[in-house]
Amino acid sequence: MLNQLDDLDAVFHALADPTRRAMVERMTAGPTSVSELARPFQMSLAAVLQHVQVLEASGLVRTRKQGRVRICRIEPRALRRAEQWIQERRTTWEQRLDRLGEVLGEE
Amino acid sequence: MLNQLDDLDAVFHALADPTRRAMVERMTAGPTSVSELARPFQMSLAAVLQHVQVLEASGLVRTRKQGRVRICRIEPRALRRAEQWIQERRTTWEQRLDRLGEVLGEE
DNA sequence: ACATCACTTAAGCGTGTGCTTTACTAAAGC
DNA sequence: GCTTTAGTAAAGCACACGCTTAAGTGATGT
Repeated sequence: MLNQLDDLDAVFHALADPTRRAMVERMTAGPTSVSELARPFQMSLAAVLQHVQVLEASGLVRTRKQGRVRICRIEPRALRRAEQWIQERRTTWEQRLDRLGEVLGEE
Repeated sequence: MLNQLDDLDAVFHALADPTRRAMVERMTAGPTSVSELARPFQMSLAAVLQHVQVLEASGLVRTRKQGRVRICRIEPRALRRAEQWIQERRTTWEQRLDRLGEVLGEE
């Protein structure tokens, strides 16, 4: 099991690239082969594979080989961890603002 | 006003660094000066400032100068946009799995 | 058997990132 | 007025990133 905190580096880094986000988006429609992922882009298949490897290393995506095709699918738990990190910080901040508003309202 | 879609690049990139996430975390406790943000780290103040600039360029943080002190605070809307992008992809995938489960259950 | 398809690996290349040090500016304190 | 404080700007440096091309490998189709 990977370290959940350090892993956020890799997850957010993977999501910081528009090509990789588009790939994740494509995978939400269902498991996808590498060449299917490559279809919308101009870049070489080798480059696409490198993006897939970044996604897989981050835990956002899992792949398995079926014959000569590699099937890629989303791993929602990694998405959830990133989502939760953001959500916790945002809500902490917003609750702080609410308390501040109450204090100011009392005066 | 910045482009909200392209901006996700900058937001996720900003969050991909553990130093910057720690800074965001510190700011959830309230507005924070640059030198206060720097306190937990070994690195130079110049390096800390560069991190603050990355956060500000992403829209995650807003700063203003009060005298010789720069006060940094979280901008929750940028956090929310990143959170929503992840959430939408995750739930789309999970709903797809649910529908798949129903189809399999019918057989 | 042979060709084709779907990756895969390795090397290389230009650019970006995360620091550093040095030198500077301007507000605050005495 | 002089010093300290808090930040800022600029240059440089090692390494990581996002690509490319070229040369494989192994499964599939005929």
